[in-house]
Amino acid sequence: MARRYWLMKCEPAAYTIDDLARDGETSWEGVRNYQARNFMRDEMQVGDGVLFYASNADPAGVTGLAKITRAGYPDAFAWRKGHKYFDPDTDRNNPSWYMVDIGFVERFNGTVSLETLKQTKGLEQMMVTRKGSRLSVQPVTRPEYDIVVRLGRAL
DNA sequence: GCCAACGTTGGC
DNA sequence: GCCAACGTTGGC
Repeated sequence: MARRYWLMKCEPAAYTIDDLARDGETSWEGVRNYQARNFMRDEMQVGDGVLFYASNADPAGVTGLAKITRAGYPDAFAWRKGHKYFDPDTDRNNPSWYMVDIGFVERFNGTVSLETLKQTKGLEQMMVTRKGSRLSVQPVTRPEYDIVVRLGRAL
């Protein structure tokens, strides 16, 4: 399958591109939305490109690049009682939730802000630029990915 | 911290 | 299966 591209959101209070640069690789557990789950479980492949997006940040926007280093596998945190990602309803034999691993690729010299994304020609269709788009894992097209990379490297 | 937009839940 | 109530997300 051809390489695909994604945008993944995270609040800086939880994890940043600097954390990923330090760690090299991290697991992406805790996604509790079915649409996002489906992307991780069914569509993400090792090598896919990721725009790392800081939400609830000042400014919010893309702070760097990552890549998928492990395709979808069951999110075991859902079975860890007392953990914030614990989900009493998920069955061990039929996991509700999936996660992936991502690896560090590149840290931008700043943030490609949501404002910039909204104003950039060619990104009008990007989910994240649409009002009320809360999905934390979103597909991105190759041209959109390339445009954002160019913007990020120009910072 | 506010609040609009959205997804999920649950009563009927 | 509808839809109101509720909880969460996320920009500002």
